[in-house]
Amino acid sequence: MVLTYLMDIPALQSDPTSEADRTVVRDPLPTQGSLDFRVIELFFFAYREFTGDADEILIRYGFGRAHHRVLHFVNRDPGLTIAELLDILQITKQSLSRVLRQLLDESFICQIPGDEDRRQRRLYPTQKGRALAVELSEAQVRRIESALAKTSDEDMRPIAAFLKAMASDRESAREWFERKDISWKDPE
Amino acid sequence: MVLTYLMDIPALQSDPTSEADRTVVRDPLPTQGSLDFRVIELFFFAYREFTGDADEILIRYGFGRAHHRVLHFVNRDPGLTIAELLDILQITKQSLSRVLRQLLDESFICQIPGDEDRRQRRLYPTQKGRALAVELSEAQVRRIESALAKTSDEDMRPIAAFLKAMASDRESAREWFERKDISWKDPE
DNA sequence: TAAATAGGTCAGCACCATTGACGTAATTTC
DNA sequence: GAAATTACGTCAATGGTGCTGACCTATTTA
Repeated sequence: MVLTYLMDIPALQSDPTSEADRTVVRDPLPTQGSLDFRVIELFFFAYREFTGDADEILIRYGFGRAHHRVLHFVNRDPGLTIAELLDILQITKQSLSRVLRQLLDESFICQIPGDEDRRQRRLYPTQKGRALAVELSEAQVRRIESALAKTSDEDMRPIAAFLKAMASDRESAREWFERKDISWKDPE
Repeated sequence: MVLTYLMDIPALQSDPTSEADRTVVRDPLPTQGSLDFRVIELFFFAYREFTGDADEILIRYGFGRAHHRVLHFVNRDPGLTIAELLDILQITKQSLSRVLRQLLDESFICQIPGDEDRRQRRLYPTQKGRALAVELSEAQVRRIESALAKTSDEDMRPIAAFLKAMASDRESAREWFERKDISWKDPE
């Protein structure tokens, strides 16, 4: 009669899922039922193609998406500090370090101590880093321009407004949009 | 005089980057120069928030994005085969296996042999799997509806057209949109 | 009966992210 | 001027997601 005290402890069962929960569901979630899946799925497939363009190029350099993101923002905002970059990317410094190390070692990026605060290691692209950033962006812009080929300036407004509304929960994103004037307020 | 034959082989240098390539670049890539970065960056920040909503929920279940994607498409198209799922997700069966194994072991999904072809293991959600899929989609739909709150039916057209054009390079995506009627052709 | 197909699995590897702990140099604060 | 804070670097361990390659079973098809 040893160990009978273990018998009724649910945590020791391998799978606590009830019979009801295991019931097979055969009907699909409809495209437009109580939930509308259209934008969810369009967004998923669209973003996959969007990143795929750059991914193909990155492979040739032995890099991944993380390298791309760092290279992108360093080129868009040369002289930014590590802290600013971490804030934009929303990752930890340990995550950044490996990726940044490679970009530094291979001379796509360089570090220059801050003038006022010499603890800072401000990040700048090299010519080589600039060239790669441009190559990557060209690929993405090609897809975007192709997708927007038949879009009027008028129709561009709701598209930008939608993306901006999706993105603007986070202060760091709002601040970036403001500082870099990401808007369609007055095209000409 | 041993090993002098190694001296002029570029591949043996630790860093073949030229001095010119190493030159520091201090000017930022402008938002709207020869390349327009606005959509690129809006898309990046928007997608990060979009996936973040689901990520928070998934952590509570010990799952990641890969689990979400499998669960999503199994719920949207119950009875699909492994091959069909791989085609939609564009991954290898080895990548799928770990993730699918967990969803099966924890009874979020179940497999039923095909009626005509008994080699197939068609995938169906359980009640439990359906509940989680709905929970995840509700979070994403909340953000989307909030972002589209002030958008007219009229303005929805260009948004959908843009996303669809971005996504439709791949046959598997086009086929999905068609079969699941992902469109805004006639709202009412 | 032999070949092709649907799927499963094992092993090993790469990439990208995490937390936690510890170190160094520069700046601020008291 | 000493102490605390800040900016950044790094080491170690872990988890999730993808890959290739190889090999396996069961079933269907030729």
